[in-house]
Amino acid sequence: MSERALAAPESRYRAAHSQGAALRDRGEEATRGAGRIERPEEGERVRQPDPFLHVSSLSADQGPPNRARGGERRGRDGWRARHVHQGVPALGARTMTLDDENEQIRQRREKLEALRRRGIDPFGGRYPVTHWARGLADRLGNAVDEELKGFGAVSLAGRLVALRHHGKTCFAHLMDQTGRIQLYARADALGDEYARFVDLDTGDFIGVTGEMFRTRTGELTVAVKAFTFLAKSLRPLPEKWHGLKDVETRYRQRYVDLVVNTETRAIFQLRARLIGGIRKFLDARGFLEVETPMMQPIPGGAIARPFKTHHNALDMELYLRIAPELYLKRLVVGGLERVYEINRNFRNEGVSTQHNPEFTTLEFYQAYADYTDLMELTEALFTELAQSLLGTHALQWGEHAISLTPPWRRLGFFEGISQALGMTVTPATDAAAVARAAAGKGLTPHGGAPWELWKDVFETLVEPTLVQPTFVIDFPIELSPLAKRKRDNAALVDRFELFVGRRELANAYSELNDPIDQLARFREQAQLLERGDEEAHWLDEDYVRALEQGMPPAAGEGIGIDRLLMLFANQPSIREVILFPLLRPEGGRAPDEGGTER
RNA sequence: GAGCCGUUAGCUCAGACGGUUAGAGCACCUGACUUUUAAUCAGGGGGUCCCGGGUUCGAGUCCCGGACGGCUCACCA
Repeated sequence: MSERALAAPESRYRAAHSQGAALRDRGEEATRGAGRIERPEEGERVRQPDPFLHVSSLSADQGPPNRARGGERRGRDGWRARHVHQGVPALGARTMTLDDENEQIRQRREKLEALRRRGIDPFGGRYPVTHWARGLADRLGNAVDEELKGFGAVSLAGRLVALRHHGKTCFAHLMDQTGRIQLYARADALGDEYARFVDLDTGDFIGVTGEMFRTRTGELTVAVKAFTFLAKSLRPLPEKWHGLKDVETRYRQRYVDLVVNTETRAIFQLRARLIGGIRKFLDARGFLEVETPMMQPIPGGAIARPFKTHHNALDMELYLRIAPELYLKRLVVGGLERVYEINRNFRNEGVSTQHNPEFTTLEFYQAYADYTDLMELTEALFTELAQSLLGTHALQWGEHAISLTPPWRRLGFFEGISQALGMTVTPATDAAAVARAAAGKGLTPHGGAPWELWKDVFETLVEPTLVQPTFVIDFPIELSPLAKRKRDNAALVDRFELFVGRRELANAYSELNDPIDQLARFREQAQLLERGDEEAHWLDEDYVRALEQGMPPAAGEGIGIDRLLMLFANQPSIREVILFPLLRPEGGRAPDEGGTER
């Protein structure tokens, strides 16, 4: 992640905080305390961003591929088909072997048993928290000693992430969702309990109460007066200095990654703020957020291969949606003139640094608008998000400096091709001539229809040049079965794709609302389907019926949220911005797993 | 799906040409240390070298097969 994104000015986090993109899971007491200056005696909780967001512990690049998959070994026989439903073995009902013995785990188990023998519950319960780490740092970061003395007792809960024994004292760092704070325990202050404190391991959850002071070296610290066991950690945390680097372990055990890698937390905090910012932007413009089916009998709205599933009680085939488009437009027919949905799509295709089988998109529709309106809306959305989240319109994307300041370049699809080939190309240009020119540029056109060649040329010769934000506009109709034809050129449609950093981030068009034209285009696609083109659109009769009911002119757009976040967080891999990216199971395929569905 | 690279202690990493008992730092354990902070000092324990075959007197190292991951390509957003 870039310095910009992580070590951003304070204002960025304050802005996000004021939008309420903070902690929501600590109950209403936490919510009640928002926005007020906390007084310890009021027992309020503070909601503040992680102060360590400013201190990136990972280098900006992920470095060369790492070896050391490092995670615990899992026995291959750890797989079980746990349930059998109607004779079909459940897939992926995996049981990890949790018996891997290593010295540190054994020691921790022994400590746990020792606690139980003393009548102490190692896995505690409710703990009333009065403060969070970041709140104390903000409130008392510059406080003088007298102020600290008068501040009173504080109670915090969290995970111990560092322990430094020092004679009859012990320093520790406690991490909660907002950041970390130092603890100082003394034998003379804790009495018998000091022996329990010394026995704590990094990774354990405890609750502490005590008073604030500042150490000789100036660090704000809680002098522990009492502490409570909240959860014993049986597994050691990764190394404190190098942390957890192994990419595979970071994805598989994201819980560990989140504990030890500040940057990972920052990415997902940014993700939440990004999505929150989008909602705020659209809500302010009268858009209504909706949710449409993820399981669809006819997967439509995009060109992609779907996942197939089955509903038992209804005994029907269903598909995970590849796009919400056709349902959202049904809502436009129903009079919801401005709608949007932020949700998952599923495509049964390759996995790469750019593609995860499930990915999140924003899709929105605006009646009485066309694609030119959406270009302006998109510019406004991106710049507003960048400004509020990152505090700038200037993004660092790998080696490239990208400026989001509008207006963005608009490049006609055929204009791009013409420039790339050094000849004027239009939909009417002789295909053989285009093929020759393409071959002259090192392209080997693999035959087919003219539009396939145009697409090839564009993707190979034009897209790689689109680093700065560029709207590619006016696509050939063959590539856009759901878009409205241009009034002055029936071979083209009112459509744009937004490219930033060579990647397509958005796709939008003026929606086809002529049911007769739509039906004709569906039928063309249906013929492709029959010829074995798995990616052709299916004929959705109800959708045509909806158009027959009358859909106002509208423009719609889809924006890839994961890719947008990659851009904002300067992350080269989509897996870095998805909490749990799809990976093959550890240890390979289950022996009793049936054939895969396609 | 193809190519290249990788997998060694809990974590991060070394391991020349195939040759004693596979190493380091952190983590862990024992001891010392009552304001440390990558605490320090002294001592110690910890390994299915990803899995399975093969070659060899001898394999972490070479060969073959497999698993998983990373990158690139293909498909795609």
